[in-house]
Amino acid sequence: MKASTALDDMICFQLYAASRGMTALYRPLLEPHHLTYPQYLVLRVLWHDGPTTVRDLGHVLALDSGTLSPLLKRLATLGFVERTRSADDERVVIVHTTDDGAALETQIGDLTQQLVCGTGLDLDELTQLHALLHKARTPRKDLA
Amino acid sequence: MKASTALDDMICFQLYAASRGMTALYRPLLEPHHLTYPQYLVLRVLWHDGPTTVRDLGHVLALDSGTLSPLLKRLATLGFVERTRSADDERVVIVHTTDDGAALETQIGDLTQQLVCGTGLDLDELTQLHALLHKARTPRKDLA
DNA sequence: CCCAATTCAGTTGTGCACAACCGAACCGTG
DNA sequence: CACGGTTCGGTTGTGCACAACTGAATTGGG
Repeated sequence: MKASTALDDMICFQLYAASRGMTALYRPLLEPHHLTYPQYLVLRVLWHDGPTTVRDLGHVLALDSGTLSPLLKRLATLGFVERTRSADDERVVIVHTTDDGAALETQIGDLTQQLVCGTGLDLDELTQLHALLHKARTPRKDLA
Repeated sequence: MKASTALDDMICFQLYAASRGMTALYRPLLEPHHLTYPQYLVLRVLWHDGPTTVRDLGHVLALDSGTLSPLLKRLATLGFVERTRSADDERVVIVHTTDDGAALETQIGDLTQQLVCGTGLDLDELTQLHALLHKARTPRKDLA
């Protein structure tokens, strides 16, 4: 549709468009549960790791408190998570799922099948893509 | 840092994080020109294709008018683009760069070198990544 | 013990994304 | 010409992202 002008920009644009496209694939699957894609990511961390501090959520998801604080407030309003102050350190807020939030894990089930199909890639290609993205993302830590 | 729970989500999260990481690499390079990354993408299209309708910008960038309208207004406020109604069809708005906007193309120069280094990938890997992203993104058209 | 530096979550302000909707301009057919 | 349907750009409302900042809690050095 559009001729390439420079490789770097094509890569970055593809990454940018692919990311939005992927969340667009999730949207209709998450909407019935009133979840957005970033909210779903937070829940995945909580399902996998159990109660987690806001700080650790930020590290795992590479998001800062300016993004997470209102997002967690919305998840709390939905009744999927609760926030409690740590007894050890009053600055720390520990986020944990409610019963409803935990129940979502089984209700949502495996979006895997539907989404892998949505990408049009086979498993080998997905594995390759994963490796490249991981490698591309790793060196960022040195800059942060 | 965090064990994988399912391939699909890791792919989607990697894509999501890599996209944000990439725009973070652009940010300090574009900030001196008061540009954001999406604004830079719009300018690239205009530099490459010349005067373009809002509709065509939306098709090329996969963005709708709800995103482009205010973005173009900000680019116009910065003095980099102007909008004119088409004489043939009064509904159509044609976007074109001003002299300042056109001059930016040479001022910004090649971000290529700096950014390819920022990714930590070599050229082969970038080419491979580009191909996978393109393939993953193509089938979306059927769904839209 | 005291205080300067640091850590932590939260708030504010700006700018995307995107759904839903709007009104003007065009188009086709009768 | 009239009019139903479509196309186009724009607006509104919600929810991320992120920089910059705030203030409370903690920590370490003197």
